[in-house]
Amino acid sequence: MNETAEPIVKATARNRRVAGMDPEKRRQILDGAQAVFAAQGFDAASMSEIAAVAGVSKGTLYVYFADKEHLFVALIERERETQKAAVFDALNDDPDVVRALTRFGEGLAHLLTRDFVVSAHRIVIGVAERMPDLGRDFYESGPKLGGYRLAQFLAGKAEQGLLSLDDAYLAAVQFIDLCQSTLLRPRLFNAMREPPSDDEIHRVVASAVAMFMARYGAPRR
Amino acid sequence: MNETAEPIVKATARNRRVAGMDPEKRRQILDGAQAVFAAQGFDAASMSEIAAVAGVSKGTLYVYFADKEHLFVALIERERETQKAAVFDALNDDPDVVRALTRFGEGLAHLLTRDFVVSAHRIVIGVAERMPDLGRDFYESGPKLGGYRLAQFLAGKAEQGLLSLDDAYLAAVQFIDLCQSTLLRPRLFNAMREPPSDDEIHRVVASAVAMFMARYGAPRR
Amino acid sequence: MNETAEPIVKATARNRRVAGMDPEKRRQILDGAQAVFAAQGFDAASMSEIAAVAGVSKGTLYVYFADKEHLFVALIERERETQKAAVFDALNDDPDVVRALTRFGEGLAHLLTRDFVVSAHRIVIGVAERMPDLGRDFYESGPKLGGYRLAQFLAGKAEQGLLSLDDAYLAAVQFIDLCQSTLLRPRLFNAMREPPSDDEIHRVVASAVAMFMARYGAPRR
Amino acid sequence: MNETAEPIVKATARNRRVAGMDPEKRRQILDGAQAVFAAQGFDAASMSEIAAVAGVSKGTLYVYFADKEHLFVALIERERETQKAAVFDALNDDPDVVRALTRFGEGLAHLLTRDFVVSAHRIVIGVAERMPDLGRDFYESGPKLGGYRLAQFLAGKAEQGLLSLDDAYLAAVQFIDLCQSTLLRPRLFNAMREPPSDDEIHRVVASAVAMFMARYGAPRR
DNA sequence: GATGAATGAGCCTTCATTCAT
DNA sequence: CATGAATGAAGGCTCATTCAT
Repeated sequence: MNETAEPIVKATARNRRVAGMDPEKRRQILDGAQAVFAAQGFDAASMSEIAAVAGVSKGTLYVYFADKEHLFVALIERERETQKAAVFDALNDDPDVVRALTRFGEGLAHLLTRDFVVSAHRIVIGVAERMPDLGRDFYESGPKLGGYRLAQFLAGKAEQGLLSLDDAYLAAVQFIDLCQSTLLRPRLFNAMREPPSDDEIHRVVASAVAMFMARYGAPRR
Repeated sequence: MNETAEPIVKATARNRRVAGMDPEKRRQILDGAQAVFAAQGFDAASMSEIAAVAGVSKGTLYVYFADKEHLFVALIERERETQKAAVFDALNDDPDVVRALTRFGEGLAHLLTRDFVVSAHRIVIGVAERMPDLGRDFYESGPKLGGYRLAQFLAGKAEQGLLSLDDAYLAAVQFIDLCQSTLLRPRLFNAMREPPSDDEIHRVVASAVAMFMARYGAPRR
Repeated sequence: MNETAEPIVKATARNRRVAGMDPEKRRQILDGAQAVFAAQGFDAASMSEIAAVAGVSKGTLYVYFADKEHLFVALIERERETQKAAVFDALNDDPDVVRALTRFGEGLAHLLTRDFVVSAHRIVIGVAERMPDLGRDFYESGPKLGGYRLAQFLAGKAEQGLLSLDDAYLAAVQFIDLCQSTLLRPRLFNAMREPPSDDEIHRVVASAVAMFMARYGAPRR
Repeated sequence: MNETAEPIVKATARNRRVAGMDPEKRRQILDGAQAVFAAQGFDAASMSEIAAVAGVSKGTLYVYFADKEHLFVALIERERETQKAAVFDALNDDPDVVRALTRFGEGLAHLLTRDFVVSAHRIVIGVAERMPDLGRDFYESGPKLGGYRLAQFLAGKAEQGLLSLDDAYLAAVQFIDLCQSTLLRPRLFNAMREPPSDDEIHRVVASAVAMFMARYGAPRR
C-alpha cells in the first residue's frame, strides 16, 4: 500500500491526454463536476449540467476526460489527494498521547463531516456495487490506509510503554470510529444538514479519547 | 423527489390504491425489486427488470406503486420493519450487562454486514442527497432509534448502579460503532465481498464490550 | 450455398425478439427505413427520421431491431427475398435457348435498374469497407448465386448440345454483365435518374443474346 | 450537397484560396484523405484523423479545402486525373485489333480492381444519392468517357473493315464490361479481398476478346 | 385488474467547423 | 499562415411511464 502511488483505477493515465491540456481548465471542469456530482449523485448527474456549471462546452469535457466515469474517478482522486496529508500531521509531532489523539481526532472529525467529503463518500458508496474497483481503491487508500497510519503511531507509543495494545489496527479503527460517533452517520444519511459545531466535535472526541485511554492507556504494572 | 410537497415516505397510504390489491402480489413485486435494487443500485435498476424478476407486467408495477421512487421507498420501509425487532430482544432479558451487550453487539454486527442490509444502506446513502426525506427517515427510524433504545437500556443499568454514564445516548452510539469497527466500512465500500465470519464478529464485539466496560463499567465509589 | 437458408448476418435471430411482435408494424418500420436509407445512405440516415417516416416512435424502432445496423441488414434481407424468385423462373420453362435468355435477361435488367434495387446496391457497396460481412453475404447470396443458377441452366443446354461452353460460370456472368451494359453503371452513379425504358432494355438484351450466341451458341461440327 | 446552387465539382476553383497555397501541402493532405476515406468511407472518415494522417492541423485542412465534401471531391478529381491517361495509350499504337483490345482490356482490369480504385468507386457510389452531381461527373468523365474513347477506336477499325458494328458505343461498353466479368463485382462488395491475379485477368480478358470478336470481328462479305 | 407494446424525453458521446493565439 | 482547443448541434440508444386491449 504505497501512499503516494496507487492509482485508483488502472486506466488513470487515459485521463491525461496528449498535449496542451490546460490545467486551469481541467480544474474548472473538476470543480463543476464536484458541484454536480455532490448534488445529484453519479447517475443523476448529467454531463450537460456539469459542462454548464463548469462553464465549458460538452465537447470540452470529452477532451479532458474520456467519459463520465473517468471524470468521476479523476474527481475522487483529486479529493483524496487534497485531504490526505492534512490529518496525519497531528500524529508526528506530539509526545503526549492524549494531546496527539485529541488533535488527530478533531481534525479527522472536521474533515469527514465537511459537506464535500460527505458527498464524495455518499457517491462512492452509492456506486460501489456497480464499480467495485472504485469502491475498493477508495477504501484502501482512504480509510484503511488511515487506520494503518494510526496503528503505526499507536504501536510506537506502545513500544514506549505509553499504551498497552493487543491489536494495534483494531485499536486504531476503534478510535477513528469513536471520533465520528453521532456525527458521521446522520451526515451520511443527510439527516444533519450542517457539519457539526466545533463544540460538538470537541465533546465527542474528548469522549473518544477518554474511552480509548480507559481501555488501552494505563499499562498496568 | 420534491422535498416540500408531499412527503414521499409519509404518503405511504397512496401506495394502497383502490380496492383489490393483492398483498401477495405486492410482496412478490417487493421481492423482485429487492433483488434488482440490491444488484444495480437505484438508478441502474430498471423497472422492466424488476417487473421481469418479480414475474409481473410493467403495468402491474404501476398499479401497486406510483413510480420507481415510491416502490423503492416502500421496499426500504419493509426492510426496516423486518429488521427492527430482531436485534433489540437481546437487551431485555439478560440482567448481566456484559452478556447482554455481547449478545446485542453480535446480533447487530451480523445484521448490519449481511449482503442485503449493506445493499440497502448503500442505496439509501447514495440517494440521500436527492431524497433527503428518505435518508432522514431511514436514519431516524433505524440507526437513531436503535441508539435511543440502547441508551434506554444503558440508562436502566446505570440506575441500578451497574454502569456510570455521562451521556447515555453518546455511550450507546459509541458501543454500536465499536461493534462494527473494521467490519462495516469495508463492506459498504465493497472492499470485503463476504460478510465477516462469526469468529471475526466475536472478536470485534468482545473488544467493543471490553472497551465499553473499561470506560463506563466501574461505578465510582 | 443454400438458397433458402444462409442468414446474411449470423446474429439475424436477434432481430426477432421475444413475443408479440406485430408483423404489420415491422413491415411499416422496414418501409420507412427503406425510404430513408435509399435517400440518405446508411450513415446519413438517422434513426429519428426513420421513425418519423415509418410513423412510429424511436423507442419502437429498438423494440423491433436491436440497432441501426440490424435494421439495415433486415431491410436488405427482405429486399433480397422479395426479388429472388422472380427472375429465375424464366430459365426453367423454355426449351428455346435464345428465348429463355432473352426473357431472363430482360427480367434481370428490369429488376436491377429499379430505383430501390439500385439504392440497395449503392448502400451495400458504400458500407462494404466497414461491414465486410454484409457485403460478402449480399454478394454471395445475390449476384454470385445468380451466376451459379444461370451457369447450371447453361450447362444443361450444353449437355443437350445446344451450347458449347468452356467455363459455364464465366459464360453466365458474362451474359449477366452484357444485359446491363450501358444500363447499370449510370444508374449506380446516379447519372441516369430514371430506370431505362422497355425499349432500351430490349435493345441491350437483344445485343447481349446475339453476342452470347455468336460466341457460345453454334456448336461447331 | 445542394444540387441546384453552386455545383460542387465545377467549383473547384474555390478550393484554391488566397495566395500562397503550398501545392506540396495540398498533395500531402490529399494523400492523407485518400488513406482515410478508403479505409472508412465518406461518413465514417473524420477530419481529425485525416489531419493526423496527413500530418497537418485541422485548421490547415480548412485553409486548403472549404469543407469535408470539397476535400473529398478534390480527392476524387485527382484520382481520376491520375488514372485517365494510363489506360487508353494501348489503343493508339497497335494496328492489330485483338492485340490492342487485349492490352487495353488487361490494363483496364488491372486498374479497376486495384484497392484504391475500388475504394473510390465504393465511396462515390455510396454517396451518389446524396451528391448526385459528384456521381454524375464521376461517371461522365470516367466510365462514360472511357466508353466513348473506346468506341472511337472501334469505329476507326470498323471503317478499316476490321470490325462490323451496329452501335459502336454499345459495343465498347460491352467489351469493357466483359473485361471485368467475375472480377469487379466481388471486389466492389468486398467479397474478394485481394486484386485478381495476372493469370485470372488474362483468362477473363482473353474470353472477353474472343466473345467480342465472335460477334463483331468477322466483317460479313 | 393485468398486460406489454408504444412513447418520447433525455442521456452520453462524436465530430465538422471555428477562432484566439 | 498554422495550430489545436473549444464549440454545440446532432446522433444512437435507454427507460420510466402510459394506455388500448
